[in-house]
Amino acid sequence: MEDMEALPVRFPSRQHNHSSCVNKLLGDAEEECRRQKLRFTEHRRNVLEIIASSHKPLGAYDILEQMNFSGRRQAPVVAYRALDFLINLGLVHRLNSLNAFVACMAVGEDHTAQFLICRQCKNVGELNSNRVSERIEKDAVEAGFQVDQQLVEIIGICYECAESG
Amino acid sequence: MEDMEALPVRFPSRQHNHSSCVNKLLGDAEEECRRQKLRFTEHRRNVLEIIASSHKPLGAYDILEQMNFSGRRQAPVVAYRALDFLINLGLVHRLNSLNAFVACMAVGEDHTAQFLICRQCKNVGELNSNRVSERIEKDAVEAGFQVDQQLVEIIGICYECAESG
DNA sequence: CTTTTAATGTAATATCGTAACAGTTTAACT
DNA sequence: AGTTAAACTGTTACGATATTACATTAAAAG
Repeated sequence: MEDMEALPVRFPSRQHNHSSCVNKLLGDAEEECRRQKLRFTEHRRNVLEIIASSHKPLGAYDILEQMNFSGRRQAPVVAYRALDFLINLGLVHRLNSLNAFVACMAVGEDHTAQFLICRQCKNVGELNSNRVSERIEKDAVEAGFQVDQQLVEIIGICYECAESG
Repeated sequence: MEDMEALPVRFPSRQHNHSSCVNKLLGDAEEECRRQKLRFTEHRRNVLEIIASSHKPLGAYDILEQMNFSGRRQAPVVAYRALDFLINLGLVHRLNSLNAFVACMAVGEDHTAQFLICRQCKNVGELNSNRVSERIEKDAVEAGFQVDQQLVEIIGICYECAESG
Protein backbone atom coordinates (compact mmCIF):
# COMPACT_ATOMS: atom_id res chain seq x y z
CA MET A 1 0.00 0.00 0.00
CA GLU A 2 1.26 3.38 -1.01
CA ASP A 3 2.04 6.05 1.57
CA MET A 4 -0.54 8.79 1.04
CA GLU A 5 0.57 11.52 3.40
CA ALA A 6 1.49 14.89 1.92
CA LEU A 7 4.91 15.04 0.39
CA PRO A 8 7.07 17.59 2.16
CA VAL A 9 8.46 20.01 -0.34
CA ARG A 10 9.80 23.53 -0.08
CA PHE A 11 10.14 25.59 -3.17
CA PRO A 12 10.53 29.32 -2.64
CA SER A 13 7.63 31.19 -4.22
CA ARG A 14 8.41 34.41 -6.01
CA GLN A 15 6.90 36.67 -3.41
CA HIS A 16 7.87 34.93 -0.21
CA ASN A 17 9.42 36.82 2.68
CA HIS A 18 13.16 36.41 2.76
CA SER A 19 13.86 38.21 5.98
CA SER A 20 11.73 35.82 8.00
CA CYS A 21 13.67 32.91 6.46
CA VAL A 22 16.90 34.50 7.50
CA ASN A 23 15.74 35.17 11.04
CA LYS A 24 14.39 31.67 11.49
CA LEU A 25 17.60 30.11 10.28
CA LEU A 26 19.82 32.32 12.44
CA GLY A 27 17.69 31.42 15.43
CA ASP A 28 17.92 27.74 14.64
CA ALA A 29 21.66 28.07 14.24
CA GLU A 30 22.11 29.76 17.60
CA GLU A 31 19.98 27.21 19.35
CA GLU A 32 21.73 24.31 17.69
CA CYS A 33 25.14 25.69 18.62
CA ARG A 34 24.10 26.18 22.23
CA ARG A 35 22.81 22.62 22.34
CA GLN A 36 25.99 21.17 20.86
CA LYS A 37 28.32 23.62 22.61
CA LEU A 38 29.69 24.93 19.37
CA ARG A 39 30.70 28.49 18.65
CA PHE A 40 28.54 30.55 16.35
CA THR A 41 31.21 33.04 15.40
CA GLU A 42 30.97 36.19 13.31
CA HIS A 43 32.19 34.55 10.12
CA ARG A 44 29.75 31.72 10.51
CA ARG A 45 26.85 34.03 11.19
CA ASN A 46 27.90 36.22 8.32
CA VAL A 47 28.06 33.35 5.84
CA LEU A 48 24.76 31.90 7.01
CA GLU A 49 23.07 35.28 6.62
CA ILE A 50 24.39 35.65 3.12
CA ILE A 51 23.27 32.20 2.06
CA ALA A 52 19.90 32.45 3.74
CA SER A 53 19.21 35.74 1.99
CA SER A 54 19.18 33.99 -1.36
CA HIS A 55 17.28 30.99 -2.59
CA LYS A 56 19.50 30.93 -5.56
CA PRO A 57 22.57 28.86 -4.95
CA LEU A 58 25.68 30.92 -4.27
CA GLY A 59 29.22 29.97 -5.12
CA ALA A 60 31.89 30.25 -2.45
CA TYR A 61 33.35 33.27 -4.19
CA ASP A 62 29.97 34.97 -4.42
CA ILE A 63 29.68 34.57 -0.68
CA LEU A 64 33.19 35.81 -0.20
CA GLU A 65 32.41 39.01 -2.08
CA GLN A 66 29.58 39.73 0.30
CA MET A 67 31.58 39.03 3.44
CA ASN A 68 32.18 42.40 4.98
CA PHE A 69 33.53 41.26 8.31
CA SER A 70 36.24 43.82 8.80
CA GLY A 71 35.83 45.93 5.72
CA ARG A 72 38.51 43.90 3.98
CA ARG A 73 38.21 41.19 1.40
CA GLN A 74 38.59 37.81 3.08
CA ALA A 75 40.70 34.91 1.82
CA PRO A 76 38.78 32.03 0.20
CA VAL A 77 39.62 29.67 3.02
CA VAL A 78 37.61 31.82 5.40
CA ALA A 79 34.44 31.19 3.44
CA TYR A 80 35.19 27.51 3.02
CA ARG A 81 35.79 27.03 6.72
CA ALA A 82 32.49 28.62 7.62
CA LEU A 83 30.72 26.61 4.93
CA ASP A 84 32.16 23.35 6.23
CA PHE A 85 30.93 24.17 9.69
CA LEU A 86 27.43 25.07 8.53
CA ILE A 87 27.19 22.01 6.31
CA ASN A 88 28.19 19.71 9.17
CA LEU A 89 25.51 21.30 11.27
CA GLY A 90 22.96 20.66 8.54
CA LEU A 91 22.19 24.35 8.10
CA VAL A 92 23.60 24.58 4.61
CA HIS A 93 23.64 22.14 1.73
CA ARG A 94 26.13 21.86 -1.05
CA LEU A 95 24.87 21.36 -4.60
CA ASN A 96 27.44 19.24 -6.32
CA SER A 97 26.21 19.83 -9.81
CA LEU A 98 26.63 23.58 -9.38
CA ASN A 99 29.55 23.88 -6.97
CA ALA A 100 27.26 26.07 -4.96
CA PHE A 101 25.54 26.35 -1.63
CA VAL A 102 21.99 26.88 -0.36
CA ALA A 103 20.42 27.26 3.05
CA CYS A 104 18.59 24.26 4.42
CA MET A 105 14.83 24.68 4.43
CA ALA A 106 14.05 21.96 6.93
CA VAL A 107 16.43 22.49 9.81
CA GLY A 108 16.06 20.17 12.75
CA GLU A 109 13.55 17.87 11.08
CA ASP A 110 15.94 14.95 10.66
CA HIS A 111 15.19 15.03 7.00
CA THR A 112 16.51 13.44 3.89
CA ALA A 113 16.75 15.86 1.03
CA GLN A 114 16.55 15.88 -2.71
CA PHE A 115 17.21 19.15 -4.46
CA LEU A 116 14.98 20.61 -7.12
CA ILE A 117 17.02 22.94 -9.27
CA CYS A 118 15.09 25.14 -11.69
CA ARG A 119 17.24 25.79 -14.71
CA GLN A 120 15.15 28.82 -15.66
CA CYS A 121 14.83 30.94 -12.50
CA LYS A 122 17.78 29.20 -10.81
CA ASN A 123 15.88 28.86 -7.57
CA VAL A 124 16.45 25.69 -5.62
CA GLY A 125 13.82 23.83 -3.67
CA GLU A 126 14.11 20.97 -1.30
CA LEU A 127 12.06 17.83 -1.67
CA ASN A 128 12.08 15.83 1.53
CA SER A 129 10.74 12.56 0.29
CA ASN A 130 11.34 9.61 2.52
CA ARG A 131 9.89 7.46 -0.21
CA VAL A 132 12.76 8.45 -2.48
CA SER A 133 15.45 7.99 0.13
CA GLU A 134 14.03 4.65 1.24
CA ARG A 135 13.78 3.40 -2.34
CA ILE A 136 17.41 4.32 -2.91
CA GLU A 137 18.48 2.71 0.35
CA LYS A 138 16.58 -0.51 -0.39
CA ASP A 139 17.80 -0.87 -3.93
CA ALA A 140 21.39 -0.12 -3.01
CA VAL A 141 21.29 -2.70 -0.22
CA GLU A 142 19.73 -5.22 -2.55
CA ALA A 143 22.67 -4.55 -4.85
CA GLY A 144 25.07 -5.32 -2.00
CA PHE A 145 25.99 -1.74 -1.20
CA GLN A 146 25.97 -0.17 2.24
CA VAL A 147 24.79 3.44 2.02
CA ASP A 148 26.33 6.26 4.04
CA GLN A 149 25.16 9.25 2.10
CA GLN A 150 22.79 10.06 -0.74
CA LEU A 151 23.16 12.92 -3.18
CA VAL A 152 20.08 13.60 -5.26
CA GLU A 153 19.84 16.62 -7.51
CA ILE A 154 16.91 17.02 -9.85
CA ILE A 155 17.24 19.52 -12.66
CA GLY A 156 14.20 20.87 -14.43
CA ILE A 157 11.56 23.59 -14.39
CA CYS A 158 9.71 24.77 -11.31
CA TYR A 159 5.97 25.31 -11.11
CA GLU A 160 6.05 29.07 -11.43
CA CYS A 161 8.37 29.04 -14.40
CA ALA A 162 6.27 26.38 -16.13
CA GLU A 163 3.16 28.51 -15.67
CA SER A 164 4.64 31.72 -16.96
CA GLY A 165 5.88 29.94 -20.08
CA MET B 1 2.36 -4.84 -6.09
CA GLU B 2 6.11 -4.58 -5.98
CA ASP B 3 8.20 -5.10 -9.07
CA MET B 4 10.15 -8.33 -8.46
CA GLU B 5 12.45 -8.56 -11.43
CA ALA B 6 16.19 -8.55 -10.75
CA LEU B 7 17.63 -5.14 -10.08
CA PRO B 8 20.22 -4.27 -12.70
CA VAL B 9 23.45 -3.36 -11.02
CA ARG B 10 27.05 -3.33 -12.13
CA PHE B 11 29.76 -3.16 -9.58
CA PRO B 12 33.22 -4.13 -10.77
CA SER B 13 34.48 -7.15 -8.88
CA ARG B 14 38.11 -7.18 -7.88
CA GLN B 15 39.18 -9.83 -10.34
CA HIS B 16 37.12 -8.92 -13.35
CA ASN B 17 38.67 -8.64 -16.76
CA HIS B 18 39.34 -5.04 -17.66
CA SER B 19 40.51 -5.57 -21.20
CA SER B 20 37.21 -7.12 -22.22
CA CYS B 21 35.42 -4.07 -20.75
CA VAL B 22 37.58 -1.80 -22.80
CA ASN B 23 37.08 -3.75 -26.01
CA LYS B 24 33.34 -3.93 -25.55
CA LEU B 25 33.09 -0.21 -24.93
CA LEU B 26 35.30 0.70 -27.89
CA GLY B 27 33.17 -1.52 -30.09
CA ASP B 28 29.98 0.08 -28.82
CA ALA B 29 31.47 3.50 -29.42
CA GLU B 30 32.44 2.72 -32.98
CA GLU B 31 29.04 1.29 -33.75
CA GLU B 32 27.22 4.19 -32.16
CA CYS B 33 29.30 6.70 -34.08
CA ARG B 34 28.66 4.92 -37.35
CA ARG B 35 24.96 4.90 -36.62
CA GLN B 36 24.84 8.59 -35.76
CA LYS B 37 27.40 9.61 -38.37
CA LEU B 38 29.73 11.04 -35.78
CA ARG B 39 33.50 10.92 -35.89
CA PHE B 40 35.31 8.66 -33.49
CA THR B 41 38.61 10.48 -33.60
CA GLU B 42 41.95 9.58 -32.03
CA HIS B 43 41.49 11.84 -29.03
CA ARG B 44 38.06 10.45 -28.37
CA ARG B 45 39.21 6.87 -28.68
CA ASN B 46 42.21 7.62 -26.52
CA VAL B 47 40.12 9.19 -23.74
CA LEU B 48 37.56 6.42 -23.84
CA GLU B 49 40.30 3.78 -23.57
CA ILE B 50 41.81 5.53 -20.59
CA ILE B 51 38.50 5.85 -18.78
CA ALA B 52 37.39 2.34 -19.61
CA SER B 53 40.64 0.93 -18.26
CA SER B 54 39.75 2.12 -14.79
CA HIS B 55 36.68 1.57 -12.69
CA LYS B 56 37.94 4.19 -10.39
CA PRO B 57 36.77 7.61 -11.39
CA LEU B 58 39.43 9.68 -13.12
CA GLY B 59 39.77 13.43 -13.02
CA ALA B 60 40.19 15.32 -16.28
CA TYR B 61 43.82 15.98 -15.46
CA ASP B 62 44.48 12.30 -14.65
CA ILE B 63 43.18 11.49 -18.09
CA LEU B 64 45.26 14.24 -19.60
CA GLU B 65 48.41 12.79 -18.10
CA GLN B 66 47.73 9.49 -19.79
CA MET B 67 46.98 10.97 -23.18
CA ASN B 68 49.94 10.11 -25.33
CA PHE B 69 48.52 11.09 -28.66
CA SER B 70 51.59 12.68 -30.17
CA GLY B 71 54.12 12.18 -27.44
CA ARG B 72 53.40 15.64 -26.11
CA ARG B 73 51.39 16.77 -23.18
CA GLN B 74 47.96 17.93 -24.35
CA ALA B 75 46.16 21.08 -23.24
CA PRO B 76 43.28 20.55 -20.78
CA VAL B 77 40.71 21.62 -23.31
CA VAL B 78 41.58 18.60 -25.43
CA ALA B 79 40.51 16.23 -22.67
CA TYR B 80 37.38 18.23 -21.89
CA ARG B 81 36.31 18.29 -25.51
CA ALA B 82 36.61 14.54 -25.81
CA LEU B 83 34.83 14.06 -22.49
CA ASP B 84 31.91 16.25 -23.58
CA PHE B 85 31.55 14.20 -26.72
CA LEU B 86 31.63 10.89 -24.88
CA ILE B 87 29.20 12.09 -22.23
CA ASN B 88 26.72 13.27 -24.84
CA LEU B 89 26.94 9.88 -26.46
CA GLY B 90 26.22 8.22 -23.11
CA LEU B 91 29.52 6.36 -23.08
CA VAL B 92 30.95 8.22 -20.11
CA HIS B 93 29.34 9.59 -16.97
CA ARG B 94 30.43 12.50 -14.87
CA LEU B 95 30.39 12.14 -11.09
CA ASN B 96 29.54 15.55 -9.75
CA SER B 97 30.54 14.84 -6.19
CA LEU B 98 34.06 13.91 -7.30
CA ASN B 99 34.63 16.06 -10.36
CA ALA B 100 35.55 12.85 -12.07
CA PHE B 101 34.55 10.56 -14.91
CA VAL B 102 33.73 6.89 -15.34
CA ALA B 103 32.86 4.69 -18.27
CA CYS B 104 29.23 3.75 -18.66
CA MET B 105 28.51 0.13 -17.84
CA ALA B 106 25.20 -0.13 -19.61
CA VAL B 107 25.75 1.37 -23.03
CA GLY B 108 22.82 1.30 -25.38
CA GLU B 109 20.33 0.07 -22.81
CA ASP B 110 18.40 3.34 -22.52
CA HIS B 111 19.06 3.26 -18.83
CA THR B 112 18.68 5.55 -15.90
CA ALA B 113 21.65 5.46 -13.61
CA GLN B 114 22.46 5.92 -9.99
CA PHE B 115 26.09 5.74 -9.01
CA LEU B 116 27.42 3.66 -6.16
CA ILE B 117 30.68 5.17 -4.96
CA CYS B 118 32.73 3.06 -2.55
CA ARG B 119 34.63 5.37 -0.25
CA GLN B 120 37.09 2.61 0.64
CA CYS B 121 38.23 1.07 -2.65
CA LYS B 122 37.05 4.08 -4.69
CA ASN B 123 35.46 1.86 -7.28
CA VAL B 124 32.25 3.10 -8.77
CA GLY B 125 29.30 0.94 -9.71
CA GLU B 126 26.18 1.73 -11.59
CA LEU B 127 22.75 0.94 -10.25
CA ASN B 128 20.17 1.07 -12.99
CA SER B 129 17.02 1.12 -10.94
CA ASN B 130 13.94 2.29 -12.75
CA ARG B 131 12.14 2.09 -9.43
CA VAL B 132 14.40 4.81 -8.08
CA SER B 133 14.15 7.03 -11.13
CA GLU B 134 10.38 6.61 -11.31
CA ARG B 135 9.97 7.37 -7.61
CA ILE B 136 11.99 10.57 -8.05
CA GLU B 137 10.04 11.53 -11.14
CA LYS B 138 6.68 10.93 -9.46
CA ASP B 139 7.49 12.78 -6.28
CA ALA B 140 9.00 15.72 -8.11
CA VAL B 141 5.94 16.02 -10.32
CA GLU B 142 3.68 15.77 -7.29
CA ALA B 143 5.67 18.66 -5.88
CA GLY B 144 4.97 20.67 -9.03
CA PHE B 145 8.38 20.23 -10.61
CA GLN B 146 9.05 19.14 -14.17
CA VAL B 147 12.10 16.89 -14.32
CA ASP B 148 14.67 17.06 -17.08
CA GLN B 149 17.60 15.32 -15.48
CA GLN B 150 18.35 13.32 -12.33
CA LEU B 151 21.68 13.11 -10.57
CA VAL B 152 21.92 10.37 -7.99
CA GLU B 153 25.20 9.56 -6.28
CA ILE B 154 25.27 7.11 -3.41
CA ILE B 155 28.33 7.08 -1.21
CA GLY B 156 29.12 4.10 0.99
CA ILE B 157 30.88 0.76 1.13
CA CYS B 158 30.76 -1.86 -1.57
CA TYR B 159 30.15 -5.56 -0.96
CA GLU B 160 33.75 -6.66 -1.29
CA CYS B 161 35.06 -3.97 1.02
CA ALA B 162 32.38 -4.74 3.60
CA GLU B 163 33.36 -8.44 3.54
CA SER B 164 37.06 -7.89 3.90
CA GLY B 165 36.51 -5.60 6.87
C1' DC C 1 46.10 30.73 35.81
C1' DT C 2 47.90 27.44 32.72
C1' DT C 3 46.96 24.04 29.49
C1' DT C 4 44.81 22.61 25.61
C1' DT C 5 41.52 22.99 22.12
C1' DA C 6 39.28 25.66 18.68
C1' DA C 7 39.22 29.45 15.58
C1' DT C 8 41.52 33.02 12.80
C1' DG C 9 44.87 35.52 9.58
C1' DT C 10 47.63 35.21 5.77
C1' DA C 11 50.12 33.67 1.81
C1' DA C 12 50.81 30.55 -1.42
C1' DT C 13 49.38 27.06 -4.40
C1' DA C 14 46.72 23.17 -6.20
C1' DT C 15 42.90 21.63 -8.94
C1' DC C 16 39.23 22.06 -12.20
C1' DG C 17 37.31 24.12 -16.29
C1' DT C 18 36.53 27.54 -20.32
C1' DA C 19 37.12 31.41 -23.90
C1' DA C 20 38.90 32.81 -28.00
C1' DC C 21 40.72 32.30 -32.34
C1' DA C 22 43.54 30.64 -36.06
C1' DG C 23 44.36 26.58 -38.72
C1' DT C 24 43.21 22.01 -40.55
C1' DT C 25 40.54 18.08 -41.84
C1' DT C 26 36.32 15.94 -43.30
C1' DA C 27 31.80 15.66 -45.47
C1' DA C 28 28.50 17.34 -48.69
C1' DC C 29 27.32 19.37 -52.86
C1' DT C 30 27.78 21.05 -57.26
C1' DA D 1 37.73 17.37 -59.04
C1' DG D 2 36.71 21.96 -56.94
C1' DT D 3 34.07 24.61 -53.71
C1' DT D 4 31.78 25.36 -49.63
C1' DA D 5 30.28 24.41 -45.00
C1' DA D 6 30.78 22.05 -40.84
C1' DA D 7 33.38 19.77 -37.56
C1' DC D 8 37.60 19.05 -35.30
C1' DT D 9 42.36 20.46 -33.65
C1' DG D 10 46.23 23.32 -31.71
C1' DT D 11 47.54 26.77 -28.78
C1' DT D 12 47.50 30.44 -25.51
C1' DA D 13 45.64 32.47 -21.99
C1' DC D 14 42.69 32.85 -18.29
C1' DG D 15 38.82 32.10 -14.93
C1' DA D 16 36.74 29.52 -11.21
C1' DT D 17 36.95 26.47 -7.40
C1' DA D 18 39.32 24.67 -3.39
C1' DT D 19 43.15 23.33 -0.18
C1' DT D 20 47.75 23.29 2.47
C1' DA D 21 50.60 25.08 5.70
C1' DC D 22 51.82 27.59 9.46
C1' DA D 23 51.93 31.34 12.66
C1' DT D 24 48.79 33.74 15.88
C1' DT D 25 44.91 34.63 18.88
C1' DA D 26 40.81 33.56 21.56
C1' DA D 27 38.01 30.50 24.33
C1' DA D 28 37.08 26.54 27.36
C1' DA D 29 38.49 23.14 30.65
C1' DG D 30 41.06 21.80 34.41
